[in-house]
Amino acid sequence: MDDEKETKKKLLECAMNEFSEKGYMKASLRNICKEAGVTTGALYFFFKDKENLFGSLVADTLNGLNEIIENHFIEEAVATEALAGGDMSIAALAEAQGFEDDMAIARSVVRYLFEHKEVIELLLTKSQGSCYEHIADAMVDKVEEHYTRMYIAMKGYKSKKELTKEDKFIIHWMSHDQIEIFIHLATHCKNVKEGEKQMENMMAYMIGGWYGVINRK
Amino acid sequence: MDDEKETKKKLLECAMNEFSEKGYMKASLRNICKEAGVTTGALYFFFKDKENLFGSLVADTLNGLNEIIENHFIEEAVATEALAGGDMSIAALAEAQGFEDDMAIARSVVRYLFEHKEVIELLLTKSQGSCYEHIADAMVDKVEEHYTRMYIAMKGYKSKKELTKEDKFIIHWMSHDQIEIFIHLATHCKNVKEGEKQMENMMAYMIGGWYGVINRK
Amino acid sequence: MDDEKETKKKLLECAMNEFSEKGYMKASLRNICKEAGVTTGALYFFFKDKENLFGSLVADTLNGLNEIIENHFIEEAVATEALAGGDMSIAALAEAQGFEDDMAIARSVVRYLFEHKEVIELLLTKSQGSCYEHIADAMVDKVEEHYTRMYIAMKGYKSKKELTKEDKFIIHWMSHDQIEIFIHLATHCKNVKEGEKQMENMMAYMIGGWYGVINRK
Amino acid sequence: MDDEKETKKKLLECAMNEFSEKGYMKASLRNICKEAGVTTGALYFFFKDKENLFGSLVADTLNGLNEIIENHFIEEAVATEALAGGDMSIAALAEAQGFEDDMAIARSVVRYLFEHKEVIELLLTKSQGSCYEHIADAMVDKVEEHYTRMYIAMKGYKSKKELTKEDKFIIHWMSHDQIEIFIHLATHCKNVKEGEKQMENMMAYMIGGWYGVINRK
DNA sequence: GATGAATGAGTGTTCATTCAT
DNA sequence: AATGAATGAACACTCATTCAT
Repeated sequence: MDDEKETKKKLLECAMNEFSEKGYMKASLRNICKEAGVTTGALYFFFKDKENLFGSLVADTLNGLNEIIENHFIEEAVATEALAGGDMSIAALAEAQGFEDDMAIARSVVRYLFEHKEVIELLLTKSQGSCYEHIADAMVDKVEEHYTRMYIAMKGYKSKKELTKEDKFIIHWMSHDQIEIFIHLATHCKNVKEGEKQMENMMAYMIGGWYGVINRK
Repeated sequence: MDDEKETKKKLLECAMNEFSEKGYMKASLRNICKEAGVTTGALYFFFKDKENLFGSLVADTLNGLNEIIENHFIEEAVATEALAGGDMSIAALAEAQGFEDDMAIARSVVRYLFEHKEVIELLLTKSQGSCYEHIADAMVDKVEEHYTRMYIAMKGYKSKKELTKEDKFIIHWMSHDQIEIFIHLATHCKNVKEGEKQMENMMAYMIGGWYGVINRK
Repeated sequence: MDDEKETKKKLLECAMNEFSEKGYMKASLRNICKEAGVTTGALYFFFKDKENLFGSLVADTLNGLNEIIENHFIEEAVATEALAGGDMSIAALAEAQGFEDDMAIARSVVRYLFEHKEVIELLLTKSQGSCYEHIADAMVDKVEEHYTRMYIAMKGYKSKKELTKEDKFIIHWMSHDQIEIFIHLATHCKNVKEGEKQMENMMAYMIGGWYGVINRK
Repeated sequence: MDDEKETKKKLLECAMNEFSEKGYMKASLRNICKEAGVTTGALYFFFKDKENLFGSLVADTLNGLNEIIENHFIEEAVATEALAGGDMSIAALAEAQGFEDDMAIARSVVRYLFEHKEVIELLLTKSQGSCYEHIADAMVDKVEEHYTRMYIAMKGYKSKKELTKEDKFIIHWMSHDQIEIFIHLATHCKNVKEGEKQMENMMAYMIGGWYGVINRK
């Protein structure tokens, strides 16, 4: 399982470099092979095509990420079920939400991001032109489901049906922004430690934003 | 006399379509010309090269946008100079900040976005590979200057020197997010009216976020 | 006659620069027009095509040069009729040949070259691709006629028929080299004065060469 | 096993024809491929670009030529070290210089030229626009070093410092002319035998020229 | 006299991909 | 498991030239 062939390994390594440098579209298979010291035929023995090569680089990490995101936000959703929104101060809200617990979870997400930093960056910022170019959107969708439940809970709605068009719009935005936060951390912090520290401010921003929205008259 | 020649017009029109469909990199000049019913030579009579063709599509709008952004955020900065951050409720803060006035300005930005919706989308989501690919970052930088001043005022700092690494990081994020808000509005709302309405929630989110950050202990 | 139209003048001037910089083939009419501040149509009003434009630049000078060369070498031929080759020292030969007179004529050629230096260089070193690319060969042919007579005289032949294949070959070479001398002077000396001075050594070389050939056993 | 693949061979062959016919600049890669019966991609499999294709045609021959020229002129320089110039007759000089020995060497140069006649012609008369366009000049420079030493010896100078501007000019010319002699032989004789025969007259011319210069008062 | 517009064929070069061996 | 060879379509771009106005 871990005895991946030498050549395949080298190819993946060089593909990583090429895609990271130039992005999916501008990356040249010819170049990857040259760098790896093999011919294009070898590449096509291991990988179906350009897309598949890119996929081989990111698939595992992407799956892991999807799992984590789902788990994270399921837990968060559950945790916040409790707090129907009132007019509390941010400090109070943070407490009510079990901020400390939540942070622990978010930290585990961030930790994952940095464990796979290179691939995550590839996936989120260098995939334009591949079938992964809208992957962030897919993640947004996943987050959105859970945020919808959370939003309903905080608004004190009885059912999904009470959601207005405006509710849905802002939920989508906040889901989108949650993903943007992760992307931003992964691309702007140089290691986990920094990532975790900066994340705290980012989460404060996000939570503040949520209550800004929830408490709007 | 008609200001722009038939052919040039047609060329710009077809270029708009091609770039919007495929993005800058994948767009084919050959294709644009074929669609416009002229030879490539004709295109090169009107435009220096691919970049210049793209530029002709977006330059005016971009300039206008830059102006508006600068004006918008200068005014906002001035408006908020007054309110050194305390521990107020969001409602109180919104009032203190002159939320209503600010909205008026933001609305004018949004109105501009929708007046040039097509081009704005082109510029912000289809320019990869052209010299405009980092245009959003450039706009972030502009916003960041003003947000830095605003942050200092709200934090009650005496000078820029008091800004920690974490302060700078979150300021950059919030600047980035402001631009994201505009992009999101331009790409997710179908007209000005909807844009202006959704913007109000987005601004509530943003202001909430700011105070979430400012009031963190 | 001298009131050549402004535009035509400007065009010729810019063509001169372009051809001199890039040579005939790489020169771009588009570029010439741009530099002259007119459109290609204007160029085609004055000149039939690229070749004709180049021709307009060099025709007069070329005619003058042809005249001079003919005259020069007719006179030289006549002057040397007298000296059937013996086994004299170079000094003696120079005298016998009326070296001083000859120099005077050659000087007038060189003077002409430098009066039209720019065009001469254009013609002799930048015309590849045009119909003038073998112009030097044409000049060689002219010189060759006269050198043939001179050679016959010096060898003491009774008629052209005595010329062997080897005689003809070396005559052709020496004619070729005479032209090369002029090209070399025109391209390596910065003004008439230097040209005339260096020419003296060159002629000594040439005359020495002739006698090297003539006196070979 | 056959050392060079069919296609590559064919490509080189057709390239040879195209370059010889039209010169480097006007030669069309498309045409070469069409003639060879392959697609442009095939050409680019074997050759990096147009220049490299041309280079593949001439590189070996050029290296060989450079070697020969260096060897030839080193030997010649050594051979003439002995004869500080007096006022001898050409016949005497030729003897003193060991004319016969020298001829043997020159003959070997000429033999090389004819062994690679086609390529030599390509290199010296069809390379304009490629990186080889000034190759003759480079060869002149090499010859010039040796001729400078020879000139100093014949003039009886003690050091390089005694060389005047005029000395340098004529040395450069004579170096240039030596190369011209080779070009002329390669382009005007149809085989080695003729080349070697004509070369003898050419060398007589050259040596005569040298003494014409050296013995000038 | 000159413009502005347009042609159409051409350039060298790059690409992902295929396949017999 | 991998090579070496080749395809064929595409690319952005440049050129000399033409012609109605």
